[in-house]
Amino acid sequence: MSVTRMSALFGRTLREAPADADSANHQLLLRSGLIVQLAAGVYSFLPPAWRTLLKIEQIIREEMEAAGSQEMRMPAIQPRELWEESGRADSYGPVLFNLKDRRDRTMVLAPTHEESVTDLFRKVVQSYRDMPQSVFQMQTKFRDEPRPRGGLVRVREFIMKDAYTFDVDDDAFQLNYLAMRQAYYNVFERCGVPVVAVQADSGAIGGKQSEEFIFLTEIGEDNIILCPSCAYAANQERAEFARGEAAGTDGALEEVETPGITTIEGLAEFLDIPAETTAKAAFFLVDGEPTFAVIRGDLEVNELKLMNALDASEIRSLLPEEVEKAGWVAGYASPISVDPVRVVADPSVVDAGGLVAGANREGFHLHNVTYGRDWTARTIADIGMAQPGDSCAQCGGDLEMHRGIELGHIFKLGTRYAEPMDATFLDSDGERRTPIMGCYGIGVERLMAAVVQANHDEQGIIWPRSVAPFDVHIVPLGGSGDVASAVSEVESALSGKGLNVLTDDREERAGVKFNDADLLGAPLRITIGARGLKQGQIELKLRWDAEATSVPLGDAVASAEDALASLDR
RNA sequence: CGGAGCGUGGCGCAGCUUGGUAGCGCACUUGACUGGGGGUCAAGAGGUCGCCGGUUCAAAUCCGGCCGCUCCGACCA
Repeated sequence: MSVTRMSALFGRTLREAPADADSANHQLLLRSGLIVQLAAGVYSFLPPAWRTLLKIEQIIREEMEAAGSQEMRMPAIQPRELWEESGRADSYGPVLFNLKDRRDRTMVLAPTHEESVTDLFRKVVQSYRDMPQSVFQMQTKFRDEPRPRGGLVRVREFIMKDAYTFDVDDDAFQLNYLAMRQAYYNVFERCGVPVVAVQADSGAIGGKQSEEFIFLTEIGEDNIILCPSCAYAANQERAEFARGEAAGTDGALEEVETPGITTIEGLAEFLDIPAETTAKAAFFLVDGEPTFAVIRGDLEVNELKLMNALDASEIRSLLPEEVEKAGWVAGYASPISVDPVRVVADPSVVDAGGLVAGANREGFHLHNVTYGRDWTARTIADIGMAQPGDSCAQCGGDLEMHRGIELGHIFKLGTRYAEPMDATFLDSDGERRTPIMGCYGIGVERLMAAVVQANHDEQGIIWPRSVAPFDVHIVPLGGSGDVASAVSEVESALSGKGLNVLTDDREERAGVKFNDADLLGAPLRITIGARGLKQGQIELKLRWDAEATSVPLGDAVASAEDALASLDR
């Protein structure tokens, strides 16, 4: 394919990583001279990095096409009205980069393209005969993230592969969805990154169900709940878990003095009872409404679940003065005598029998507080936060929690966009119907970061063959004419075989060249030195291997191809 | 947005407490020696000390404001 000379390569390696870099992949990407930061969450990609990104894109492209999707391109600049039409101008609000054109019209830089693809659909598709449809693009997205972090993991400008499907009904949709799902597994496999698909919250994209493709790594920013006994896997945002046996008591309400006891922990100790036999109250402002959430004392409220249970879009903790204004006594709050309209109860307190709860009066609690008899809630919903050690809702196994990076996310959108934007088609029975949509995203640079994170050692990157910027890194040693001609011969032969070659033609010492070769991480290193050449030998070393092997100069190309082929297994 | 920290040459850092010629390592340039895992010696180039204002005879250093970047949290496909 090509030969690149290190002396001419745009970019330089660094011995020390910039202090800003925390994770291994971020440090290595910076040290190897692949990326350079311009602003918070905004990076340049130098030639080798760009080559890897193109390779990743090509893998994605091939898998998307295999799944029956067609590549296309939509604009990054969009009129804000489009977002008002779908109702996301506000909900997506702060993340949108806004700008004005010369006529003072407000435009946005697109953070995602559900709106524009839905608009396209309604302009292009009229009939069920035109369905199903599946399209995708690789395109730069802009998101003014509240906090960019982790190098390429969370940035404000990035390439996303986003795909969209349109189907006549749920059954048809399922086919598209499963094809995409398989394509995602294929993409990550081919890029050398292990992933697990987990149930997820669909967040600002909306829709009914979604799955994230997670690369498990301690540097990840998502908490993933996994069951080692069965296949259950979910983002902690929505993970379910078993509540265990009801532990409550029977009996009449009975007040008990609990001076200064305002925490569940303190209460359990003071009364010498397990936290499982208490009820905890937590106060939130949900879409502007003060909300009283009740859950078993040993559990925590999952705010996202609570928000979803109320079909709301905003939630935060209630401020102390707001708690007081609502007439609730922090530390001693009781669901008794609270307007049930305000109350959301977790199943853990509904089925539990009598629990110890606040008396709604400073310094007192109540025994035997029983749902149904003493209080009720308008909404009963799973609002509990799954924690490691909880029991799996499917099989009872002990749940584990791991950190992970979300590399891809696939959504069942239903009619979330088509309906408000009035996108319809005429079905075979002459009825006008709304298409069932799906959308499917992959963060391309984030995937590159994951590739490095999953494939490196102390010395540097170890690129999987499939996405390596260079297949072969040639290290000439010694300045003799023999070395130069052997290098020239080998590099052009390899290049003629379709390989990308990087030759370190700099006047550096061997140690420098070897260290840079390890850092840059080409799968195969070929050392051509004056010493070996006297015996007609050159050396081959796979980046994964500790030792090099000598082969005759004449066998260089064949041996190199064999060595590289061995990586593909 | 709340909390913490940092901004001094390309990278990593010291100097700031106690104001007085801006330093060290790496990298870079030239030369010599060296030559298979970041070598040695010599001579160099390179800095509005983030920005603006104030105090002072004098500010990298003290004071005020602002900007930028990182981390934790909130938030977020």
